[in-house]
Amino acid sequence: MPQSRPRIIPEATVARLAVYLRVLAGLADGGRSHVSSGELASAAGVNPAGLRKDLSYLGPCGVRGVGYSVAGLRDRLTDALGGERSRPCVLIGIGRLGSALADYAGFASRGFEFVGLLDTDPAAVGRRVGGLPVRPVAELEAVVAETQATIGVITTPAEVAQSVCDRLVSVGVRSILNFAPVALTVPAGVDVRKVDLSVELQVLAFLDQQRHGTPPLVAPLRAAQGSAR
Amino acid sequence: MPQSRPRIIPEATVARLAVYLRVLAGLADGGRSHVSSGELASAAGVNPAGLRKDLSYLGPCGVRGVGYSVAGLRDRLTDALGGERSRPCVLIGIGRLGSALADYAGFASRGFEFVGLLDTDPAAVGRRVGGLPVRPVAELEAVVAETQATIGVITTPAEVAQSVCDRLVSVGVRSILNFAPVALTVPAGVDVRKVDLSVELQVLAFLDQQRHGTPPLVAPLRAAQGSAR
DNA sequence: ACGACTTTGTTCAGGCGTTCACAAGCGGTT
DNA sequence: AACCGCTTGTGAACGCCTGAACAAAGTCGT
Ligand SMILES: NC(=O)c1ccc[n+]([C@@H]2O[C@H](COP(=O)([O-])OP(=O)(O)OC[C@H]3O[C@@H](n4cnc5c(N)ncnc54)[C@H](O)[C@@H]3O)[C@@H](O)[C@H]2O)c1
Ligand SMILES: NC(=O)c1ccc[n+]([C@@H]2O[C@H](COP(=O)([O-])OP(=O)(O)OC[C@H]3O[C@@H](n4cnc5c(N)ncnc54)[C@H](O)[C@@H]3O)[C@@H](O)[C@H]2O)c1
Repeated sequence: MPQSRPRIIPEATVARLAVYLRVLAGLADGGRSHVSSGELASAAGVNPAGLRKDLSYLGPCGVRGVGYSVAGLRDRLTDALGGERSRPCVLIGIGRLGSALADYAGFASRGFEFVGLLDTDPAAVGRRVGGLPVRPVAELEAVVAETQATIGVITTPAEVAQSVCDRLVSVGVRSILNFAPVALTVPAGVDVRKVDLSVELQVLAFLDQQRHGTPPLVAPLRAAQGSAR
Repeated sequence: MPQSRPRIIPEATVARLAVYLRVLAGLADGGRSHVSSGELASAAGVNPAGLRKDLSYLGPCGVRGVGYSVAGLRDRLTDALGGERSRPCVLIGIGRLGSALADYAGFASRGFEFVGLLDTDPAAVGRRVGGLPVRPVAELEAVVAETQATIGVITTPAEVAQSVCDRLVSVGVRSILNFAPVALTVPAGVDVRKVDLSVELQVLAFLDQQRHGTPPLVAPLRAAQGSAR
C-alpha cells in the first residue's frame, strides 16, 4: 500500500515549497532534466539541508547519487500545493494597486485567476482591467456565488477593509489576502494573510540604523548571509 | 545610571513594532491619551502578552495600573524604528506595480520618500508619476549619488532584477525591497526583503485544500484564532 | 561484479519565538 | 495613611524551525 504520509507540513515550509515550484518551472522550461538539492537551494536562496528537509515532508522524491527529476518534482510539488486546478479569486478595490494585480499575468500561470473585479467608484465601474469588467461592489455576493470564488483579495482603503472582509466571509470565502493596513478580524476557519509594504520598509530602515546609525546600542548583530534570506 | 538596554530586538518583533506604531498614530489622531496592552493588541491582531514582551525590549514605557501614553509610546517607537528623518528611496521599474507604489501616499507619512524613479522603457521615461519624473535607468548611479538614497525598491521583470540589484549595491545601497520573483544574491552587509504575492496566494490555497480538499491527508490542523494572525 | 563516489533522507541538537502565569508597582479610594 | 484593584513587566515552559552531521542508497567506473 502506498500509504500517503499523514505528516503535517509547517506553514513556513509550504511558503518555501511554492518558491521551489517556481524555480523548477523555470528549469523545466530551460530543458533541464535533473537538479541537485544544492543547486536548487542556491536558486531559491535557502540552505540545501533545509530544502531536503522541506521536500522530505512529501516523502522520498529524489534519487540518491543523482538528484531530483525536474519534471517529477515539479508535478509532485504542484500536487502538494493544491493541484493544477484553477483557483477563482475576486478582487475588491480596483484602484492603483488593485489594477496592477488584476493586470498581472504571473498569477494565472500559477493557477490563480481573477474572476471578479469589484469597486464602489462609479468612475471605475465598467472599465475593463486585464480583460475583465469592473462591477459595482454591491454585486459582491452575487459575483462570489456565480463564480464560486474561494479566495478574496482586498485592495480597498483601510477604513472599509473590515466590512468588505465580513461580506466575503458571509458568502463563504475562507481565504483572504489583505493589502490594507489593518488587522482583520475573522471567525475561526477563515485564513487571512496580510501584505504590509510599509512594515517591510520600516524593517529595512531599522536594520540599516542598527548597522550604522547607533553601533554602540546593538552590538552582536547576526552575520548576514551571502545571499538573500 | 540610565544604562540603555543593549538587548537585541528580534526581527519578528521589529515588524510588529511597526504595526503598533501605525495603530498608535491612528489613536493619537483620534485624541486618545492612554491605551492598555489589551486594546492595543486587539487592534494590532496579536496576543496582549506578546505585545508587552515586544515593548519590553525598549525598556519600561508604560505605567502600571494605567496603561501606555499614546503619544509617549508613539514617539518611543518612532525613535526605536529609526527616528523621524525622511528615508530617501529609489524605485526601479515603473510599470503597473511600480506606478502604484510611486503614487501611494502611505509611505511618505511613515517617512519613506521616493526621490528617484527609474525605467528603461523610452515610453515610460519622462512621464510624471506621483509628482516625480521617470528617468532613464542608465542614470541610476547618478540618481543614487545625488539623492543619497539608502533604500532601493525593485519592481522590474525578474530577468533583470539581479543586475539592477548589483548596480544598487555597487553604489552603496544596503537595503533592498524586491518584488520580482527571484532570490537576489547580495554581499554580506546588505539586507534584502522579498515580497512574493504568488507565494501568499499559494499558501492560502494550500491551507484551504488542507481544510477541505483532502481531510484524510492532513488531520490535526491547528485551531484558527478568532482574529487574523 | 565490485568498489568508491555522489547525493539524498533522516536524526540530533541548538536557537528563536510564542504563550502562559505571576509578582511588582501605581492610582484611586476610604 | 493604608488598602484594593488594575495593568505592566518579566521569568519560565513549551513548541517550532533552522542548521549541521551522519547513514542509506543508488550510480558510475573499472
Ligand atoms: N498603492 C500602493 O502602493 C499601496 C501600498 C501599500 C498599501 N496599500 C494599500 O492598498 C489599498 C489600496 O491602495 P491603492 O493605492 O490602490 O488606493 P486607491 O485609492 O488607488 O484604490 C482604492 C480603490 O478602492 C475603491 N473602494 C473604496 N471603497 C470601496 C468599497 N467599499 N468597496 C469596494 N471598493 C472600494 C476605490 O474606489 C478605489 O478604486 C489601501 O488600503 C492602501 O493602504 C497600497
Ligand atoms: N503587477 C503585479 O501585480 C505583480 C505581482 C507580483 C509580482 N510582480 C512582479 O513585479 C515586477 C513588476 O511587475 P509589473 O506588473 O509592474 O510589470 P510591468 O511590465 O508592468 O513593469 C515592469 C517595468 O520595468 C521596466 N524595466 C524593464 N527592464 C528594466 C531595466 N533593466 N531597468 C529598469 N526598468 C526596467 C519596464 O519598462 C516596465 O516599465 C515583476 O517582476 C513581477 O513579476 C508584479
